[in-house]
Amino acid sequence: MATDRPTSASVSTKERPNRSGETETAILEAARDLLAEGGVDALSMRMVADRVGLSATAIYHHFAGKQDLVKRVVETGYQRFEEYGCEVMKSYPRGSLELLIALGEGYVRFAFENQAYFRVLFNIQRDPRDVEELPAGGGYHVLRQCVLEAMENGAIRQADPDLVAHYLWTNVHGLVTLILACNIQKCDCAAEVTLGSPVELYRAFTTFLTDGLRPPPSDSRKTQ
Amino acid sequence: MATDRPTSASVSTKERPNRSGETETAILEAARDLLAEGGVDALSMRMVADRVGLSATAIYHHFAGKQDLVKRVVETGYQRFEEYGCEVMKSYPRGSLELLIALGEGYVRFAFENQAYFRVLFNIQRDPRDVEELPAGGGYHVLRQCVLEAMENGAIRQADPDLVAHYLWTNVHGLVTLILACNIQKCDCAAEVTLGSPVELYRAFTTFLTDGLRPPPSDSRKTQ
DNA sequence: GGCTCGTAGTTAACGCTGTTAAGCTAACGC
DNA sequence: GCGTTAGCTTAACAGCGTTAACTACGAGCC
Repeated sequence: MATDRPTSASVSTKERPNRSGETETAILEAARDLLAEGGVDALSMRMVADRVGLSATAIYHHFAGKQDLVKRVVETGYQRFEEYGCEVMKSYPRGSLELLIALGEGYVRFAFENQAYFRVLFNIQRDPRDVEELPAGGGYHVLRQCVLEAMENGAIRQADPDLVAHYLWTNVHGLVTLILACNIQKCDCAAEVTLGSPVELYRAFTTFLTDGLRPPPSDSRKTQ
Repeated sequence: MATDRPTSASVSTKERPNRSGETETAILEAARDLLAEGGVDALSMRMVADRVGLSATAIYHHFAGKQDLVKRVVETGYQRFEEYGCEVMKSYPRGSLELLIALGEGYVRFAFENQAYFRVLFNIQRDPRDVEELPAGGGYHVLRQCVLEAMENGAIRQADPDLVAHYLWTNVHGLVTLILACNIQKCDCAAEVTLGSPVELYRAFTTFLTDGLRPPPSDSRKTQ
């Protein structure tokens, strides 16, 4: 079985059969693939080991346990997430409301293009002890900065920037988790209407986000 | 072991040692407790069986499997959720914006008072095949009806009622899942500010919900 | 009464899981 | 050359969901 390992082969040269770093990344990649294929339940130590060509226990020489392995995989996924956000920021003027909206759309888009990562990243079943080591770290600060600039620019109302940032975050996060959880855009509970793709749904929300639910002044009905 | 069963005791009377319904509810109650205590991972067939005083395999005479058992437990939890919503509806005038806000607050409150149920109810890892049998069924229709009435009453802007209902839903759902997932109201990523309890956070959001993020006319800065 | 049938439970077992312990081998430092 | 360590192995443990085969018992029927 060990002879199946691609990197060990029959190299009798000076180089070690497999430098630690190589095995580690091989494990991470196998774990990432399994995670993307079938979620965190599909990721078992033995399956990962099989793909890499090692015994399951070998993984414990590189990672503290399954939880640690998953965390490490997710960290790389989160980097992708941050890159995604940075990409969006290049396309819209700083301090604009449009940028805030676009960041939200990027969040939704990322979540659905990387569902497996997202599910694990924000796994609602997460161990409470991990709380402090969690996602959104860099991402949140970027969002908050954009909110601050938009506020200074007069693009959004004056308020606690953290409050606004959280508000924006909960909006997109709710959309994503709800769709992931029960496919709201096409289940019967969501009425007969088809509400379109997640991103389309988000776009349809933006009016409410920017102008609220209260009727505009022109909407001259009885004002309750 | 079987002699430990509270209901079997040494009743030699005509009545069966344990009517099917009794055992079933006993199993459901034990499962519910385990779920509430430690989430879905803490609920194992053997643990449930232990609590009821049966062997694990006995459960399979009453439920198709673990998934079925969990689903049945969650259904009862969801009933509680609906009752919660109905309670809120009694306290606010129909067709009012306040009722919509209050329904949201009820959602948040319920989620945190019944975290275990909520986590399972909206478990992001759910089997996709269960989609159609899922939550929010009655709850969504109630929400939609309230939105419709508020719209007719001129309390909120004219729009697709499903869109508005979903918007309101994603808002509260995002708040709940985000806090459950990474405790946003007190993690460092959420800046140094403490944003208060979930319900307080929701209340702080309501201005954005009703009036949007755009600055009010009085906010006379450069309007970008 | 005896027979059959269905219900509610049992034990044993299968294959899977994460994880630990003990041992082996090859390379490195001295 | 020797001791140490990294990297891996196999064996094993305890737990999991689930299945199969079996037992005990009450109800209905001839």
